[in-house]
Amino acid sequence: MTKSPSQPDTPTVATGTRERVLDVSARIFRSRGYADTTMNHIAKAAGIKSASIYYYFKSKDEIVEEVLNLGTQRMFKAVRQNIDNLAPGVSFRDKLTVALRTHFTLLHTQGDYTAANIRLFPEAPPPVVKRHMCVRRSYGLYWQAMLKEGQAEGAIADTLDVEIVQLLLLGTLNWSVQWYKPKLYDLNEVAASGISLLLDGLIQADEISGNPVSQDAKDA
Amino acid sequence: MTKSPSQPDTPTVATGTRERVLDVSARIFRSRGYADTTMNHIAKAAGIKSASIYYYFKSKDEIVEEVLNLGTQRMFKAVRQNIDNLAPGVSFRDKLTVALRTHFTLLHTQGDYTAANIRLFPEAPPPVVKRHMCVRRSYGLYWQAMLKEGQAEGAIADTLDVEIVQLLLLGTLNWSVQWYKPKLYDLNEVAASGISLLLDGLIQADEISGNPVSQDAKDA
DNA sequence: GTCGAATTCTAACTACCAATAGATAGATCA
DNA sequence: TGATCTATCTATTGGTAGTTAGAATTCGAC
Repeated sequence: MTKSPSQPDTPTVATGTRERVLDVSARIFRSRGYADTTMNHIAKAAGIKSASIYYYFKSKDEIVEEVLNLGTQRMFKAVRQNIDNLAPGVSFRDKLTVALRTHFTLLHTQGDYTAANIRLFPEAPPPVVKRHMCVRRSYGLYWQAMLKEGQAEGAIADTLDVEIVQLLLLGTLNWSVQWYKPKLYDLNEVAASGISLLLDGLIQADEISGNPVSQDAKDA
Repeated sequence: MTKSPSQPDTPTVATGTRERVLDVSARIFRSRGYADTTMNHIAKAAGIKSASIYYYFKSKDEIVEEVLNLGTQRMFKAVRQNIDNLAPGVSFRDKLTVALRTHFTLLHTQGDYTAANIRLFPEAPPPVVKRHMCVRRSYGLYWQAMLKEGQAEGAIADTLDVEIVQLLLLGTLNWSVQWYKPKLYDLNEVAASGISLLLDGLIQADEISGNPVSQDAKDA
């Protein structure tokens, strides 16, 4: 009674309802957050009564956890795929550019799971987040491995802690879900600005009136 | 009975209780978020009963709003103060460095209001956030004015949209409240890495094996 | 057509939360 | 000394949330 028998771990055709509940949950969680999303909101949007949701999910938290996991997994898959499709000799710089752009674009265009994931992460109950962490960690480690490649090539300073850099990089992009509105800004302009900022920095290198390099930039 | 007569709009000396309620609220909101913080949590931490809170605040949302406003105002004040204290001829680069470092440091060391502000912003009820927006906007405009100075000096590209840059810059720092843990990372290292990343970029400029500049970095 | 499983519903329960009402003890003041 | 004010309490209200139990319905297979 708890689980439909013909259900492998990859989402199959099977039950349209379960997937529909997940989809509307992601959409509502994305805009209302965890606490302000009720089972009734989800049920109404899915066209059923709230009690019926318990036929597919044990609890509200089980839905949240699945939305969280799907969000990270889809992001991971898309980034890895775009990286793997690159030509063999491509520069580290271009590789990183593709990774950043994929992550950013997916946040704002591809369904609600990725954006919901960003919003739910700090709001979801600690036990749920704790279980979700292993999925997140593998995505983070993928980025850190990429950054280490860059260090090996000499493209980025090998004095940097790749974990901190990874958190800073993705943080810049992730935070955009809090302010980016399609009506107000152009997605490509924001993406280009963000990537340019992260790769080359805000300060123009070819400056004439020289100031001595401050101590902040050169001791890490 | 609804309002104490001797209470002007600026918080007077009077009760230490009101301030204590605000302080513990900031602390609890910071860690539990908006919805999972109850009046009982706050009351217990303040050493009173939950009903007593209503002697000082009309509602839970009034507390949230004040915590939000105080968070932004303290941040604004500290940044402006540190900027104003700089020597007159200091370079734009160093100015920006001070601003970034002040913002980042305050997030993680100075009380709970600034960090709570970051967390509450997406979680608080829309009417509260809407009222808080005017305080936030003035802080954002302050940064944008500073960035425009940098453009006038030629320190940063004048093709950039200062609003987008401001959101990206502060976003990188603000996001750190989600992952920075004093036990795990060194505050100064993280600050230095973040500032270096934002000012000079991740990719090392003095590279030998030249790759052609990708189109992403140079069209914004 | 009937049977049984899959699916959805109705109705209720429990728990908890924000907010209110009204009382009380001590301080201040006239 | 009596009256008012301050600051807190106890007790309660109204509402809503997640969840459960069990009845009703749909639907594919025989």
